[in-house]
Amino acid sequence: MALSLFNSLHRRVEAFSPLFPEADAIGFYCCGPTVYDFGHIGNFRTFVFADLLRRYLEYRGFRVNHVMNITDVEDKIIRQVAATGLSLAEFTGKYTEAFLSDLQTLACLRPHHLPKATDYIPQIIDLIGRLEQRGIAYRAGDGSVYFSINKYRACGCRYGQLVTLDPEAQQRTERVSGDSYDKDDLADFALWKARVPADGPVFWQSPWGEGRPGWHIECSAMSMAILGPSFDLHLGGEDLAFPHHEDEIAQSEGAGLQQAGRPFVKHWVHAAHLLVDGKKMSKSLGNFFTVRDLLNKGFLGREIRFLLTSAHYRETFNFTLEGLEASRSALSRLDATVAQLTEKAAGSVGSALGDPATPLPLESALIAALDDDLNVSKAWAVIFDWVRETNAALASGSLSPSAAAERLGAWKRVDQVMGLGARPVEEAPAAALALLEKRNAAKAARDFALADTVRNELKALGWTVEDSKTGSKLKRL
RNA sequence: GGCGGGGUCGCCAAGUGGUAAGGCACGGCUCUGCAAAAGCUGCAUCGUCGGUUCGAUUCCGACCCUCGCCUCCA
Repeated sequence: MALSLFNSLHRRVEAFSPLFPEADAIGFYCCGPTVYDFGHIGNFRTFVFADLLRRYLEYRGFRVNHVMNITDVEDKIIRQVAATGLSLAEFTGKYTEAFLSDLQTLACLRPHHLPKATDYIPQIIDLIGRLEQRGIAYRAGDGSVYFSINKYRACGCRYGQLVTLDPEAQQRTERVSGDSYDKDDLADFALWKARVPADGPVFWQSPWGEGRPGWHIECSAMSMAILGPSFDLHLGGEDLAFPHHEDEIAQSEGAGLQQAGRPFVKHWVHAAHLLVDGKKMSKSLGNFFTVRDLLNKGFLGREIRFLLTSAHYRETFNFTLEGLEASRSALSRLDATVAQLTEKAAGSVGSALGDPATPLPLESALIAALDDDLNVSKAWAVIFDWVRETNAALASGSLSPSAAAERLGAWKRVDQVMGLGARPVEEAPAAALALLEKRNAAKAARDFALADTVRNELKALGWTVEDSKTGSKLKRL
């Protein structure tokens, strides 16, 4: 068995194998955010998915070189810079920090590289220069540089690897015609945008005059600069497949830096969109949530992560607050099992490796699920089967401390992939502890009316009581 | 108009040519002073209509509904 993934390039599930088996790490690139605002959870679905895939690859023994770009120069950013009077770096720095913080909230491992477009201007200029040398890029009257799809095709390259394109049949939307100024062909796209007054202080010198890079070229330049001209995996949201990724292929392969027969990217993987209440998230509908919006509602990052990873990455997923509540309930059940296991395992002696004669099916089942195009729904089913089975063993008292430790170890390895982590511990305040004492005393005196009253008081404080043979415990609601 | 996803229990969501995982919610039982937690247990014939097949939710066709993309939105 090996990991298989849907490859957008061939529109089918394929076994994953490294492009360069002898290399010490897999080249892994995921298109990152444009830092003009806080990211919403739709954006983060893609990043959490990328994180899950990275974690799983690592779990399966691959070393991963994870790159995520930060687009810190772009139309919306320039408009905001002009409006706020901040410098480009100040403005984008704020949202970059917010993004990284949100990523951490969602328990995403930090990518090994987080290149900013503005730090790669020389590489971008070199790449455009190379395309110009090869006759694929051309200067327009306004000083901008465009990519010629026709010239690219004339070189024997294929434009339209990720999507089926029928240019004749394409509806000419306003967006298209409105963008048709100095281009030779409507489909050509900008590599370098000549400076215009509205750009203000945001511009760089180049062989073509002052200006700034186009969007697509950033990713080509940064990914190849860090990972080389050919690498293994490139991820992104499904909306990026066209034109962004298609253009990335064109630029990168058009520059001809790859070894003969090597593609720019071996596996393209796209994550489907998130809907909110059945509709695409949009600012006009007001139906989007940022990570901090949800945090303010009292949810935890791990609950959001759980929900975001509950559906297969290639299916559109409908996000609702009710769904997030349900995730919270499911997670607390899992937490309770892990907590019990931890308690039980504390009694185990020494290495606590357990009995190897009783191999645990949890990990092998998880691998079978995730190897199958990252079937995360199936993975959760496996995990919850394990929860029920473990609870039953725990309830029957048949689990020895070492067996508990063994199970706990398996769970911890599984969680290296799922990334839920432990529930943050919250110490009960003195007031709640006092009430607990009061209730214990009432119970001992068989004054159940008082005991129940105190229990309600605790509930009002946000704590619930669970009685068991070994005593009463407080649990956060 | 072109292209591509979807329609599976109240909600979310896997899956398979031989009568359908898991989660949330809900009902019953056990445990409990009562609860909670946990366990046990109950709860769907897979959008509609045809076709292929011994047999289809799974394959084919038509239709209905829905979501997305079509040049700088993850």
